Amino acid sequence: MPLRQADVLRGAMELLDEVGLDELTTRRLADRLGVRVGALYWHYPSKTALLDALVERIVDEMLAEPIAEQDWAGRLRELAVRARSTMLAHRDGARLVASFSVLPASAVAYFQALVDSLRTAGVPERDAELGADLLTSFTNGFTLEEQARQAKIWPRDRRDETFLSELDILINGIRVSLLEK
Amino acid sequence: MPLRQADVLRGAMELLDEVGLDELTTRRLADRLGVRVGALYWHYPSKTALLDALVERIVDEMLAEPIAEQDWAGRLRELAVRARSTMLAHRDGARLVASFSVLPASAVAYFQALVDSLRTAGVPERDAELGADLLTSFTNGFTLEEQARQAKIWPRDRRDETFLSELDILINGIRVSLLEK
DNA sequence: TGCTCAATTGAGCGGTGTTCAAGTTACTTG
DNA sequence: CAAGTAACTTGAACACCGCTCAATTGAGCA
Repeated sequence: MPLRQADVLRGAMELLDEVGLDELTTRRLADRLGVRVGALYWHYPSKTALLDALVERIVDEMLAEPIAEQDWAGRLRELAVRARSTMLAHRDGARLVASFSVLPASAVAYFQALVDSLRTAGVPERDAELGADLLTSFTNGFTLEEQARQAKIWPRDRRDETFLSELDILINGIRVSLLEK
Repeated sequence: MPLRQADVLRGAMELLDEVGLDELTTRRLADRLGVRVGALYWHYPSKTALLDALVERIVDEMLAEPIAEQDWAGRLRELAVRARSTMLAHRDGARLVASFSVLPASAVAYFQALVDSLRTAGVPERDAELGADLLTSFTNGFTLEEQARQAKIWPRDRRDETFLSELDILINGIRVSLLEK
């Protein structure tokens, strides 16, 4: 039974979680799949394309379950918390997500969910995009640094607490700047 | 006249700005310095150490000139704007800065400048650290994404405008969450 | 059975960071 | 100034990287 593209993707994801992004090499992946390197290139045109597929799958997980009904602030909070925890669920997840070379469709959907949360609260389009971008930049920046260095210093619950505190400050900013003006 | 460590660092910085992080290889750097690769390893124990030195020098630039006297919000804004523009001033600057493996002393000083700005406005230590971390995460996340992808799409002045708008939202959050409580 | 074509192999290309014994250059000291 | 030492560089290699491609295999269908 020959290899399928999905097998390669699954193997790459498992390998990523085991050894991290720097050790995720084509040779190691081929070994794990019981195949020679060349075979990988029948399924994906390049390692970059394979990594992009990994990013897409990871970002997919952020919207895997429906967002609970709640006010705009709760939705934004939930979306940010999910983005962070999804990236943390995979070794070097944040660095990988930040490195995509083709914008994944799932990332567009995620961003749109942020924008929609603000739009339905009465925020004009342009402002909603600003808020969504602000939230995304913060979440990615925070998680990237956290996963690269802080995770070795502080326990998870302490980092959760810090993230939520900073997230609330940011959401308060959105409230006074975009909602109550 | 032999090579000095400072020559290697300067050459690396110039090469970075010319070809970018991915093409900054030990062999190219050696060529540019008129030397063989092995010689580099007398001055720096590894490429990682050299990159760390580059990060330190870049972050240094953020505090090269004194911060103008102004209120806490103005100081925070100025510090964030400087961090971004300093990273943008070097090819792949944000990615490089985000990749350090040894925390540079200059980064500690920068973070402390943020904390101090809030402390002198009456914010308690722990809250000031939260605010400083929030601002750093946002600035790094924003600039990383900007330099990796947005710079090819939007002109600089448009991106400046977006950054300043989002920065103000964030600072308003700090105001209502940490100053007016 | 023969054919087709998706899938894989094996070998190799040019590139990477790194090592180190051997050599050279520059500077200090007698 | 000569000798010796310390600073620095070389040249050649090592193990690894992503990637290519002609040749080969093997499974499913006519």
